Amino acid sequence: MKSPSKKEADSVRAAIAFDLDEFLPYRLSVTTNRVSRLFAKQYAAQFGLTIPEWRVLAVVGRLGTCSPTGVGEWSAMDKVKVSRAAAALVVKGLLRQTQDPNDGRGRLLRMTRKGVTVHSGIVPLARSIEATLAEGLTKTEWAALNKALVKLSEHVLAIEGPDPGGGPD
Amino acid sequence: MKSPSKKEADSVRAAIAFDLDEFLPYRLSVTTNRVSRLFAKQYAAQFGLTIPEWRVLAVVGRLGTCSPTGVGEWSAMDKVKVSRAAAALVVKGLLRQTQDPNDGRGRLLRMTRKGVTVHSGIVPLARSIEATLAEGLTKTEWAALNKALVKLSEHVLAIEGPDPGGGPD
DNA sequence: TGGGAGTAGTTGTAAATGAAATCACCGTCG
DNA sequence: CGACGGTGATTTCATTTACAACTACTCCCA
Repeated sequence: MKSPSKKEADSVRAAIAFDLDEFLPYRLSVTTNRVSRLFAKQYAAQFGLTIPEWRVLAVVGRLGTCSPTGVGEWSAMDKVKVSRAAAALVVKGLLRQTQDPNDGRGRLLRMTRKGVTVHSGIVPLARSIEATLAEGLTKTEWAALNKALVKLSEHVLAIEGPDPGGGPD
Repeated sequence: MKSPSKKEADSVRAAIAFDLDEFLPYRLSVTTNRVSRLFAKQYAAQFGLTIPEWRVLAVVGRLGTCSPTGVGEWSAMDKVKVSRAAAALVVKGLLRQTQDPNDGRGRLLRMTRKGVTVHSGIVPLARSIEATLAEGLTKTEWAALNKALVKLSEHVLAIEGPDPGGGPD
């Protein structure tokens, strides 16, 4: 994140000098994009999954059986994205979707045996990439980053009102 | 970022218990999305600008005159996004695009008077939203967050190789 | 001097996204 | 009962985005 160019630096205006580089939302965005790309590449290469798909699988793996809405709440994805990712996972044979016997509108998502296999294969991959990331920071920095992200995220939520859930991947 | 639902928690499997909630890339993504949404909403409401547009304007405002490529380097956007955002800003009358006299392929971007006005109006807005964000964290946490993001971002870059530049807005 | 390799920027196209509309169903109040 | 507001999930559609050609030009070396 250094000054990218040779002779451009000297045309800088002292004026209202706004430096994108020191602007938190920008930096957050750049970092997230890089990290997401790293994971997306690995998930796609090794398991043929997109990030939304992996997230849905992770939640269902975590909860055992749950509704698309439940997945959305746990994964901070909007229901459209959950619906599509779940459909894709069903096509891939990793998830089974059934009627909720207690509510005719509801669906229930469960992993198939194949889903369990893939899930238990991808969890170590996720952890291992995360570990690689963690190597770039000290333990203290890592912990601080996590804590700050949670606080910030909740603060924004408080300012803005509940979020629609979506977002890029 | 708490357990969202009542009776789902008890169906948790001890098994491979992977908790998305404690997974850094996920948290990074959620936080970034919330923050981006907050800014996008304000920029759109008050100035009719998208985030890529605002970024291009910020860089040109910072550098005075520069090439689309230069903007891309400073703003971490790919050239397509820069090209389109610049075109939109030209249409809106905030930027003027000319031929680079020294290179027939190159273009030069400069702000119009109107561009300067908008830029100097939007910078305080950006800073003020950032200040609102900062209220959610202590000064120390804020600084740690910034530092960790830069380190992490550069670490990923080192692992992955140079990035294509794009990303969500 | 002319041709191939490379760079700047734009455009075309296919996929991903999100908002709003839609469908199917629940629960309740009249 | 049976109509009405509300909720779960999917679908549709306009927009955004990324990837890949493409155009136009420069640079370098035979």
